[in-house]
Amino acid sequence: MSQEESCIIRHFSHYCVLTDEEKKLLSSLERSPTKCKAGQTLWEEGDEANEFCTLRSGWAYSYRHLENGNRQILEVYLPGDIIGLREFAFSKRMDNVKMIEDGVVCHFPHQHMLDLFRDSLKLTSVMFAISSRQQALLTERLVTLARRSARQKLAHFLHETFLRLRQTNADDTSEFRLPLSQEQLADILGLSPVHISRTFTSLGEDNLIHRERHQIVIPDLDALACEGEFSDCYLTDSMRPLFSPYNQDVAICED
Amino acid sequence: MSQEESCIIRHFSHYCVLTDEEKKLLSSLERSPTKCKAGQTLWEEGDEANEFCTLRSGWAYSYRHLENGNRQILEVYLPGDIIGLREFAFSKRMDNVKMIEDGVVCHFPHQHMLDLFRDSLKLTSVMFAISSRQQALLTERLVTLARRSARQKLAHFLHETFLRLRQTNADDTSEFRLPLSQEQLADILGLSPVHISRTFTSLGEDNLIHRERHQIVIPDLDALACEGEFSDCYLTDSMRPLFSPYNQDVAICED
DNA sequence: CGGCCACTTGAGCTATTTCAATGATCGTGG
DNA sequence: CCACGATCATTGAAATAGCTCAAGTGGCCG
Repeated sequence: MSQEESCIIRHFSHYCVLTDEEKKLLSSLERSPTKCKAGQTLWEEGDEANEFCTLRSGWAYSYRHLENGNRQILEVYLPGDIIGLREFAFSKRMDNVKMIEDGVVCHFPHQHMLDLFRDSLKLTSVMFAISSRQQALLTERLVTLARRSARQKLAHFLHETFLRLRQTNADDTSEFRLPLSQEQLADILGLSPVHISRTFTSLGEDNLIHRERHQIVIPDLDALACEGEFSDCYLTDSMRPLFSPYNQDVAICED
Repeated sequence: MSQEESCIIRHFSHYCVLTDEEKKLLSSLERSPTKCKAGQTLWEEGDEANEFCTLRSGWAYSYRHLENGNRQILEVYLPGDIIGLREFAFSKRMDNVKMIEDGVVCHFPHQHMLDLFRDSLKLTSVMFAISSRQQALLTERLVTLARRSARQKLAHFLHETFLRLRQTNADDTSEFRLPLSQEQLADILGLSPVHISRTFTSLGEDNLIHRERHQIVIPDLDALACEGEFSDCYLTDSMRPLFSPYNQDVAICED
């Protein structure tokens, strides 16, 4: 399997330099790629939880239904992400996962994770790091949901998504495609769809973002960061060598 | 070290039966207990992150400052909890942690976690499970913050806290001490302090909770669950054996 | 006893929601 | 290629949950 093809290896490479051995271990997580259609459900609340998915292409999201008919989107998954990490410790799925657009996912059973734990201290740590990072994303959004205005929420989310995309895609434009409907954005940010619309025009009037269908242009990234009180430390800045000198054999590069 | 004394062992025992060997490994995480005063800061945003803490007694919380002067509390830690798991993968602290009341914490360096990974597949998995559970708590609160009314937020939080306390304390009353000011509750639930007050009286009028200073009585747990749309699956229900048959040597009991 | 702090209560204000109607865009099938 | 229906986005007007400000109450500690 070429490195080009494997999102998961690219994802892990963000955290450390991988040996061929490790790449081989990892690529076993990406067997059996499956095509998924937009809107397709990967699993639902209450389903048996016994595997993870890696998202090779397309976007996906996890969400929860509330009794009043509302819906809350918990996480937006981009290519390279691992889906279902949260439920490693649980027997049942705690939320629903759906594809946003057509894409490809690879399933791997929880058992493989244990093999990983057994076979590679380094990959164990990276897995833990990835889980931590997902948690950091959640935490950041929690703060946003609790305490920020609609403008800030939207600005923050767009900024974050832009950076996440750039981290794996490495193209250097200020433009990206956002395949989310305003209803979906509303369900991410805890707002009503109509208010998303109003907020978009409001941000547009202040030249903070431009939007043409699902194409987003960010004229001034810093200005947007300021509006959304965005600080990227939870995305970038912060990864670090997990191993002390006496563990050189498994040292993680800093790059 | 007697088992009575070690919150962390009691905490881990929730997930599996531990051998003496494992208990010994774990108790190395609880060396050097330190007394902390109410209001004391354990660490601040930006500090070097190179250790975890286990909370042996007292409550603590992590929080974030916003630019507008607001504050958002992210997690409330109860005795037995591990503090700082999120930053395992990061070099800097991403939030502040403070004691709510007098208590005792034990520090252990990140390096010890790696030792744990190396020495025990079982404890590695349990650690992962604990991290997952913390994430589940965050997720649940995220939903609550995004989509529920003030009454639901408060009802949900009280219910959750009650259950968490009962899980480690195992006393079977419907009463508990809540050492949080209304300002702190406001910062947890993304509300204003005055509205916390109003919401308390509102819930009281409907006989959903009674409150005398910091003492909370829940007359009807089911009614409260209903009000807060609370489902305990993310707290209890759901832990499960992590290991397949061919890993019997490290099998986790179901109990 | 006095002062301080946390809580309560009231009144007006604001951001966001809801409801409803209109307009744009997309995919589909003729 | 066009017409149609369906979905998605916009706009306006009225309703509301929760906020802010401000004043009052009560308990607790020195």
